[in-house]
Amino acid sequence: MLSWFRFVPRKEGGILRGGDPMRAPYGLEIIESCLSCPHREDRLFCNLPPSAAQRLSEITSPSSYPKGATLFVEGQIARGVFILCSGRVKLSTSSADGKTLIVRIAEAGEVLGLPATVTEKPYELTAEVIEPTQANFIPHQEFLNFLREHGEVGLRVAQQLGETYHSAIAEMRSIGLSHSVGEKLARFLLDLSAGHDSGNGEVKVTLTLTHEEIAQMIGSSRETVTRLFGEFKKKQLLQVKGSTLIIMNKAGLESIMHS
Amino acid sequence: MLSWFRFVPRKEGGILRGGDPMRAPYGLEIIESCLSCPHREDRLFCNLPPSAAQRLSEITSPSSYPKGATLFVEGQIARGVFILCSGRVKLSTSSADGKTLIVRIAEAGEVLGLPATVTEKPYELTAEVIEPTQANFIPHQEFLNFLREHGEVGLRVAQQLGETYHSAIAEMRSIGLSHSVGEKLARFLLDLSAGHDSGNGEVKVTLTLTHEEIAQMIGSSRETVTRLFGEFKKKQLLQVKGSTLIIMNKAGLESIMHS
DNA sequence: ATGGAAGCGTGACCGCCATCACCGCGATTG
DNA sequence: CAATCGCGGTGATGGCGGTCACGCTTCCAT
Repeated sequence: MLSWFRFVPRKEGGILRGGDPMRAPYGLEIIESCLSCPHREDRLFCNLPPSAAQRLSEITSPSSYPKGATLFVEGQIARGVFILCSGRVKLSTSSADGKTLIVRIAEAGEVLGLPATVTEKPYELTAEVIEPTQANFIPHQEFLNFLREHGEVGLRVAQQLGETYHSAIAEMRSIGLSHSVGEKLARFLLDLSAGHDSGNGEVKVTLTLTHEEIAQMIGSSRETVTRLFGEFKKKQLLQVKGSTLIIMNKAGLESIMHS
Repeated sequence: MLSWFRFVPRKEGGILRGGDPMRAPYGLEIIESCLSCPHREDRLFCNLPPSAAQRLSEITSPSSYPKGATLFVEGQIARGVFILCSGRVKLSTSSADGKTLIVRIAEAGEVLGLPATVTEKPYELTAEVIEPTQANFIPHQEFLNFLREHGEVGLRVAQQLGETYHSAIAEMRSIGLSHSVGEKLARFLLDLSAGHDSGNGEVKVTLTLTHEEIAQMIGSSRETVTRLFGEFKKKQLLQVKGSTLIIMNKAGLESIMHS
């Protein structure tokens, strides 16, 4: 284990809208370089012409962030983009009374802060590290200049944004169009297991989120999530061992999902 | 009044997911040109270098659409982008059981179908004309080629997408973080009146949506919207004369909005 | 060891609002 | 003109789920 720089975690239940500059992780910008970054060939900047790749490497600075660190805060003026090399980051927004909505969990290879940076507006979400993370940072102004100099990258950025939009709409559909919380939870679990499908009836996934966080993802309350998990277990739809979730009856969950 | 081409309206309550090609408005592509398009200087393509502007004019084709026409349908393979010159278009998504969620109402100057076109994926929303509309259409392939040839436009497209994303997040916040429908309705009305603020206490707006459509925008039911309007009237917060809405007590609505 | 915090499990309550059902009104259409 | 349809208004009902309250584990940190 590395001896991480000790970082003050985000205040629990606190309201962080309006861009509290004290929370900005300036002090963390460079702790340790991630030279062995495994996602050098991320979706956004792979196969660039040499000149562009050269310029890009000049303006990116690698950093590492411990669990609990915040990359940026909702409402804060966009400082730049973060390209995730490893780890996972929670992207959320919260209301004045402390309620939180988790929009999505970003994983390695994704680019964070892109919409706010290209539009030169405040970040619309808060990014909090939930697993030790390494990321490449590109400051706002340098990034825009880079895009202006290398027009051919603009299309890729647009495509990335289009996909982000796509998933946002999917999230909206799930929250806005379902009749019950059970439906949303079933959809969440199936989304989670998509891809991990091992072919036979059972699907195994590791569930790294707390009930509270799941509630915030589907727009519900912690207690209801707990109760629904119990209900699903009783119906033999799934099984939980520690942090491992086993979906035993995928079809059953799907039928719940379709009201 | 022009004698519009008669168009079969979208079937009420019907399920249109998966891209029913029968509904695609192919037959409407060119009805009448909008040479006097007042929004030639739209946000996305204004002040282009002459060569780009020239190329752009070669690949755009103006069309007119009557009320009820659909520009594109959710799930349909992206055919291209539509630049709205005049009129208003309802952007919605709907679930398998007929429930509909209106994501936003697009107005003149906006570009529709951009995310799906740049990512070469299906449209994520359905676009239905609610006011006679003139739009410039650019086919998918031509648009992508144009972006490749003229890299400097890519950044603008990215910015446009960033803003679209921004408003999608705002919509999600409203739907996912509020406690009551009253809260959402108050927010909707205040958003509507933003900008139309005449300085003194009262704000006047024309409300062109039915209660049903408002319900679909805030994720609620028609009856509750009706009841809430009644409640707001009784509390002297607003007043409705025909299709004109007068907000009499903006502060009151704001206090409802904040729970 | 031991206090405390974080996370899960449950019971009781009750208010919001979706849903169904029906009615009246105005506009459109044959 | 009658018939139809879209839209708004209203009552009754019932269940979902948010909220409060409390107890129980597990896991650190002192």
